[in-house]
Amino acid sequence: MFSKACEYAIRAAIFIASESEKDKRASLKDIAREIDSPEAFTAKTLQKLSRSGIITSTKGAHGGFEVKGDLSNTIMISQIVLAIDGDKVYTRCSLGLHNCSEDHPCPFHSRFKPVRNGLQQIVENTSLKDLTSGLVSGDTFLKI
Amino acid sequence: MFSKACEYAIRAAIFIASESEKDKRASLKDIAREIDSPEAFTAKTLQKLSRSGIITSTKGAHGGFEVKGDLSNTIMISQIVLAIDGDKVYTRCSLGLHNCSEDHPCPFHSRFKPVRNGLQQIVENTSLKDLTSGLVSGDTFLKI
DNA sequence: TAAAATAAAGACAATTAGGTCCTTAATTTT
DNA sequence: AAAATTAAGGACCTAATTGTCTTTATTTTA
Ligand code: FES
Ligand code: FES
Repeated sequence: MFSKACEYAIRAAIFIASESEKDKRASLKDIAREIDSPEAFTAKTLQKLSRSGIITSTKGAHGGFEVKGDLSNTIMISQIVLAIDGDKVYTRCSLGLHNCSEDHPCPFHSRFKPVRNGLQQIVENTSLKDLTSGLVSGDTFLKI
Repeated sequence: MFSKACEYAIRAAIFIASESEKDKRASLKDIAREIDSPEAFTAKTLQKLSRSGIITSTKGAHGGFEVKGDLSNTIMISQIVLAIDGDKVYTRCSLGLHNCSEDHPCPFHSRFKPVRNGLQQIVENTSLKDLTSGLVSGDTFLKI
């Protein structure tokens, strides 16, 4: 579904946002520990999130990553997915035809499309904040 | 979503079933041409389908692959997916936690699960015959 | 019986995804 | 100013997936 990089990106963003609520920056080391991900690999995907303006990075002692201001209310999970995996999740043909279209559909198209649209709806309508609150309240988890 | 191997498997099965309706066996060469897939690689996945009892293979002149009797009515797409990709599509955690469960859910779980269940429903409730009819009537396509 | 046609099987190669390491740059603390 | 701390960047490595090739086994046709 999502690539490993994208899974790490979403989990990392949630952790970073939860720290930002406490006005703390999250260091790469902390992030990798809290989401149980490979540090160097996670660093790469965080750079992409940073370049996409989803998170902000600061070098030096007490530096790290943060989600600025109330951005986590307006950042949608779809933006993270788009930054890391692109839009192929919503556009690819389920059976691998070169492109998914109404006028040259594969046999699965009509059945598959609603499911894919459902996925698109949830990622587009769920904000980073929405996912962060469950973590803060202890109802959801980022590792194991 | 599905692996390449699984995409080829579903497309191949649909073509084979459509030929079987005309009481013709489909040769590997024909299959690869009609679904536009790499011949040798497709052969591997057809062997798996054969070992899973979804299709039947016959060697020698006028041999090839077929879907026996009215099996295409009872074979569900889920069986093909299961034979090639296993059950991870329906069981994996969307954010990569070791396992998806209600009592240790990731932040995306509650939103993601309905979508995943939707996918599971369609593959479990769609028979090979269901997908073959659209091809036969010319409404759906297996390549390009 | 010999030849042709077909799938099965296994070794191998190429590509992509996932992951690591090392050096550099920027910032803060001492 | 020097040292420590942090992210950025690039080269590299590893594993999994995808794809190819060659040989063997089985069946039918001539
Ligand atoms: S054409 Fe295959 S999913 Fe749309
Ligand atoms: S725990 Fe992540 S999808 Fe269920």
